Amino acid sequence: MDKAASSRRRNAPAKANQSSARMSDVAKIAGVSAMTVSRAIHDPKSVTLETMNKIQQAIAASGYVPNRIARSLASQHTNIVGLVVPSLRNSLFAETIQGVADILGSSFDLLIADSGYSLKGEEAAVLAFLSQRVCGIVMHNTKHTQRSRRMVQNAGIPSVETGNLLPQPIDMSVGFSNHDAACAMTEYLIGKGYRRIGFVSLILRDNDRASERRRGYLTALSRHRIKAVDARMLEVPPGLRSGGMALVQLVEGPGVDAVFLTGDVLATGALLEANRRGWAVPGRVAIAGSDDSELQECVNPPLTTLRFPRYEIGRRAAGMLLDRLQGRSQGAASLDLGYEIIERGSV
Amino acid sequence: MDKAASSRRRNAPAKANQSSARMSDVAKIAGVSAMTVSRAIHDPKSVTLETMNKIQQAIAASGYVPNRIARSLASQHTNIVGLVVPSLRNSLFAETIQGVADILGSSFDLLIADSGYSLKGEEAAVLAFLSQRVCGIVMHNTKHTQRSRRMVQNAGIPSVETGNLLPQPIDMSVGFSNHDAACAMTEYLIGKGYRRIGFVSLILRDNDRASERRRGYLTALSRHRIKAVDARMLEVPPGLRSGGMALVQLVEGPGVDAVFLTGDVLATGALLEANRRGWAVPGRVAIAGSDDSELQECVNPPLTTLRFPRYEIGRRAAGMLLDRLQGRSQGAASLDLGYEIIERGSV
DNA sequence: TTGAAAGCGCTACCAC
DNA sequence: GTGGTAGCGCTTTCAA
Repeated sequence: MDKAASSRRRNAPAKANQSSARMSDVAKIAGVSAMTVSRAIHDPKSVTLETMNKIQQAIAASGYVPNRIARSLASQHTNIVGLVVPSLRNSLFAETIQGVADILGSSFDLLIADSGYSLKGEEAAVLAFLSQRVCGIVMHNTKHTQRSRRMVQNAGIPSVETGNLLPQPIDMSVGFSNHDAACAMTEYLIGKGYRRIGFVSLILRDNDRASERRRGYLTALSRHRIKAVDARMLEVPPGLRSGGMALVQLVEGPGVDAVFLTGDVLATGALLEANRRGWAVPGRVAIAGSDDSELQECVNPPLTTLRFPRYEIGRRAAGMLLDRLQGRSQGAASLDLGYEIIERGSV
Repeated sequence: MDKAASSRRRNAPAKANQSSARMSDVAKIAGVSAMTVSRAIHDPKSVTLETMNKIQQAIAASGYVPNRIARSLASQHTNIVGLVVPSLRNSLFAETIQGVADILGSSFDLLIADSGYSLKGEEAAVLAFLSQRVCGIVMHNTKHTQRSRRMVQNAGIPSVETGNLLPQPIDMSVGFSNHDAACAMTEYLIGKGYRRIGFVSLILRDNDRASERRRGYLTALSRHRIKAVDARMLEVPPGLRSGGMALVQLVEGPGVDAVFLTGDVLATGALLEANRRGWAVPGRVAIAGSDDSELQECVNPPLTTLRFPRYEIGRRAAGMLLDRLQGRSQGAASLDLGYEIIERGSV
């Protein structure tokens, strides 16, 4: 065992915690000062080749792992980005998470928390992030508690809200208009001749995305002088089966000729249920979904859906954050990445 | 603006970064020492009610957000757990991630990195985590570079490997035997009378899970004196379509009476492709999958699959970590959470 | 190119 | 129950 790693730690705890060598240990081995080691690590060309070699050997010999905690405290900034999502197991958010992670790469670490779809949960995550002194924050939500907003603003760090685009972001935002997208899809259905159009979404409470989509649906109806019928609008829990049940309820209850199911895999569940019952799609009922994925394309008939650039949203969000952190941009910015209607066979 | 928050910061940067008050600011406002503020925050009952009230007011007045960086440096431990997964957008790993997050709750923060399915990627993540001085590590993988293993061992922190159970974990492990599960499913197919059984998995290279499953398939065949046929074993990329193509290749090529597709949504893709072609399942071909989810249950016919307790694995992994961190347990431990064969209509 | 000194904001430790 | 002192391991700043 190398002596540099063993002859230290003023108050070595009883447990056999072989915590790593410190920078000063490396310096001692290399015969230089700690400052020089620091420079060698963070600005290699500020050090002679010879010094560099000695230091690299010393690092290898001692198994030194730089201590970012100390670095952060001394330099007064971290390389940690905080990300809050409503849920970690939802594949839609997962796309965005991956987008963020891919852009942050190896130069930033990613602290992730889920809000459990609650504003209070988001607030708790934000507080934890600020406590860790993250250098930037991404929130997959544009609705927040007042305290969350205030904390993020006062923290003096860049933030990006993703998802439903709102007029007054805290700082930067990337996303699309759920209202416009849902309105467009509803008008698409109307254009195809459907008039008795059902609308299914997740529970609206605390869910700005679902609320906005319902609003878009209503906008489209009203534009075309179609009366909104309460019985044709459902709020349901997430899940395939849930979508299937909603479809059956709308078809066998109020009677609809088309259903637009937004959120999660509701539409896919509806289509699979129609398959199971032998209902012609379209014919007995047309089905439109949102949140396109490979699955929507592989079912029979393939689903007509809205597509949102979720992965790209993550990438752009992280990109905007980095631009600010690295001084390539300043000030607020809002980016609308839009939506697409993917026309397939279910309408 | 409160003066405590404005009359400080020796070298205030030019940019309008309103970084937060320090503990000593709070102490000054409350008329106590910094130590007392520290105690009030972390051990409320060690302080009189009166002192507590003054401090809470001071915190509110100054907008103080505790600095965990400083706390970590001084106390020599963090409340950050590191988690490496092969991918963030894969819903299977997402289950485990959510399980970990749910157990860590609000007392620990979660640093997440994806390895991009590469051992070198995992190594980079591990190094970053150790640099952040995480207090524990969870790795969704049981195959590592030698350097990864060594670093984790030397870090002197608890670690949990999840997924494919191996005889020599670094520290603790939770998961199941991919070999046994795949072997059991193959024997199940054999028991149903199938003899020309195809096997489809993701690319084996660097993927211990896929390799182990292939090995399990071969074990089952050999136990029943069935000759393994290379042409019946496929390695394919992930994805629904990929599964569909594999099915077609095996049915129209070497000719099989059953196919066992392991990994991701391969089996679902195969079933949907069979639907599209009007192939009877079973009949023309039986299909067995792995990684059960609601989707497998909603397709037609519902898929017979292996089920792994992925969410529970995350919970138990985090639980074991916490038990160690909070002194409720010591030493290595390995937990086999097993698998289930879910019998449905596709075999 | 290198080094010495002085903190970063907090907690461990000991005294009161 | 409370406070003073001395660091935690690094970087900033300035001097050599």
